[in-house]
Parts: sequence; C-alpha cells; structure tokens
Amino acid sequence: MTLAHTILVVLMGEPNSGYGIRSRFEEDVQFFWQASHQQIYRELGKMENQGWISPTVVAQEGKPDKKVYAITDSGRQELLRWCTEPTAPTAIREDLMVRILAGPYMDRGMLIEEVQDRRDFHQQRLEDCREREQWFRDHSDLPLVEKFRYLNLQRGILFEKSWVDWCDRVLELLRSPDLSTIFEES
Amino acid sequence: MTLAHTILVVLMGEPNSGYGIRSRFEEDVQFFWQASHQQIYRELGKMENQGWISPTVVAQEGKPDKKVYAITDSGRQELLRWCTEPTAPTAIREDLMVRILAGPYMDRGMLIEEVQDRRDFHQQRLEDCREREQWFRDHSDLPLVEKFRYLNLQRGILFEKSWVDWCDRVLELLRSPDLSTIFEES
DNA sequence: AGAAACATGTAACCAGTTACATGATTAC
DNA sequence: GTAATCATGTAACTGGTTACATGTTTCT
Repeated sequence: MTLAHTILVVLMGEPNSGYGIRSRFEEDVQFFWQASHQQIYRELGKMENQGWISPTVVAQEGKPDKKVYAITDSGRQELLRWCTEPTAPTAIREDLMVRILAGPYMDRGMLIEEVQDRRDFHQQRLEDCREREQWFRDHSDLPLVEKFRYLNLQRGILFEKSWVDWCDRVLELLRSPDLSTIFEES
Repeated sequence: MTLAHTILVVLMGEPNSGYGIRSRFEEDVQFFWQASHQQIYRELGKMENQGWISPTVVAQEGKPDKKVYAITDSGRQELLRWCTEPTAPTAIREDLMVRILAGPYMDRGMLIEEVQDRRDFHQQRLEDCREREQWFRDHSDLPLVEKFRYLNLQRGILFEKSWVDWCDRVLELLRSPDLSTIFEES
C-alpha cells in the first residue's frame, strides 16, 4: 500500500487536493513513484474511509471547486508505523532486458536501434536531473525537506547514469562482429 | 504481456515444463523479470489457448508427470512481432525512496539502519553477480545465447553498483549533523 | 523424521492501466 | 479556434500477490 503512504508523505508538507497531489507526483516523486489521477482519486477515497485524511471542499473563483485533504492524527500515526517496517527492494521488470535475451534470435540492426533509442531517452532524463541538481546546488542552506528531496534526485541521477553506461557498452558490443569484444575491460 | 514473451524466449532455447521455466526465471532471468509458479502456470494456460505453445505430457520415473511445452510457429511469429514494437522504460516504484521523502518527519537512526540494511543487501547481490561474471570470463568463446545473457548480467552489475554507491553517499550524509555535507563532491 | 526438490494447479484479492465522461478558464 | 491547465470522477480490464491444495522421491 505504498501509494497511500506516498500520499501521506505529500500531505505531511501541507493539505492538498487530488489534482495538487498528482502534480507533486510529477515533480519530485516521479523518479521512484508515479500514479495516474484515477489511481490517486481512488486511493484518496479509501484513505478517507480509513480516517487517515479528512477533506474540505474549497470553492474557487474562475476554477472548479476542489476537495482539499489534510492528514489526520490517525494518518500521521499510520505513516509512523509504516516507517518502522523494513522495506523490500522492488522487483525489476524490464521489457528491454527481455528483448536482449531474445537477441540471439532477432535482427541485430533492429536491436541496435532499440538500444540507441533507450540510450537517448535516459541521456535526456540524466540531463534533466543534472539541471535540477544545479538548482539545489545554487540554493545552499535549504530546509531539511529539500535536502531529502535532493537525495532522491541523486538516486535518479545514478539510476539514469547506469542506464546510459550500460547502453553504451551494449551498443559497442552489438556493433562488433559476433559480439567479439564482449570481454574487453570497461 | 511481457511475461508471455519472456516465456516464449525461454522456450526458443528448448521445450520446457512450467516448473522448468520457473527455474530458468530464477537463474538468469531474475535480474529483470520474475514470476511465481502460479503466474507462470496461468500464463501457460493462456498461451496454449492462443496457440503460441503446445504441450506434451511426459511420464517420468520417480517423479510426477510433467507437461512439456514447445513453442509453435505461431508463437515464434508472435515473438518476432513483439520484437518490432518499441519498448518503454519501466516505471520505478521504490518503497525506500518514499521512506527517504518521509525522512524529515522520522527518526534519523531508524532511517540510517534501513539504508544500511539495503546497502548490505545490494552489496551481497553485487558480489553474487561478480561471481557469475567470473564464470562468463572463464569461458571465453561462448555461444551467442550466452553472450546475450552476459549483457543482462552486466545490467544487473551496474544496477546493484548504483544502489550501493547511492546508499554509501546517503549514509555519509545522514550521519553528518543536519545533513551538512550534502553538497560535497562525490 | 523432516526438509528440499520435483511437479501442477485453483481462488480471491489488490494494484495499476486504459477508456470513458464532464466542464470552466486562460493563454497563444 | 485550439491547446493547456485546473478539477473530479466511474467502469472494465489486466497483471501480480497471497493463500490454499496435493503428492512423490531423495537426501540428511
């Protein structure tokens, strides 16, 4: 039930609407958790039933009404409880790796193109991360909350970097006849 | 439907039973795809209905009968078709990262312990990977199928390494007062 | 005597995805 | 006018997890 707890963490900062929470997910949560608005609204309903959050309908000018949720004491308690539980590493399920396993039976050129596309994708994300990193570095003496966000960004950077590195290595191999350079040192 | 296609790739090598496929998943597929036996048996049923695989019941001495599945022409065609589709990066959903975001509101010592445990876990996996890497290096001139497996192992190594690196960095920060060393160079 | 490996399945549940559905305001 | 942003929801489907269920052989 980590989606619920991710939402609780967001609401620890300040009360927010489903739409607002969604936006926060797109900002800094994006690297390690994502959820569609449908999922968030459904989860918010469940969490309200549990008593972890309580809604207030806020009328707005020029905008539709919004339902702003605030974390309750019960919600805070639940988050605390969840934080004492050990986390388990998430199982990886990666299509591209299955594609690699299928490599011996497939067209080499097609595979190279696929890996190249992925390399570009992760390179782009890496650059985006680095830009955000610069923002953090420009604002020293940030509040604690921001420092922890920075740690997440660091995870994102290392993650994207490891993808780019792997793609580069694989591309070199795939382009060599019979993958002959496979055991050369990196 | 990548589970089905992962199974198809396994069956490209040789016909296999549900149990055998499960074992293959535990060996080299484990780094990027995993499935319980329940899931595999269910999927095999669906795939048989689709005509991608065909079963033969094999009686064995001292062991229960097994249902050995072989890939059909239709299955081979489907795998080929799937391989022309572009892959999309898998969304990351990582509990530990949510825990980090909750960091500002939680006990520091608890968080350090959690990260330390994860560091140990990934370090262990990294060492396992490196052992298997050595096996590949000791057997040069491997068949193509093995060379592609090696590429997957490389992904696993870079993946685990990036986890260990990140944990190390985070631990150093968490142990410094107010995360003061946060912007020091890595 | 008990655990591990071999072997296959059903049923219920939970979480994530996709499609459908509506409607105002603001910026280009 | 058209897209983007703000704002909230329902319904059906798919895929993954957990629990239940059975039975043999081999190794310690």
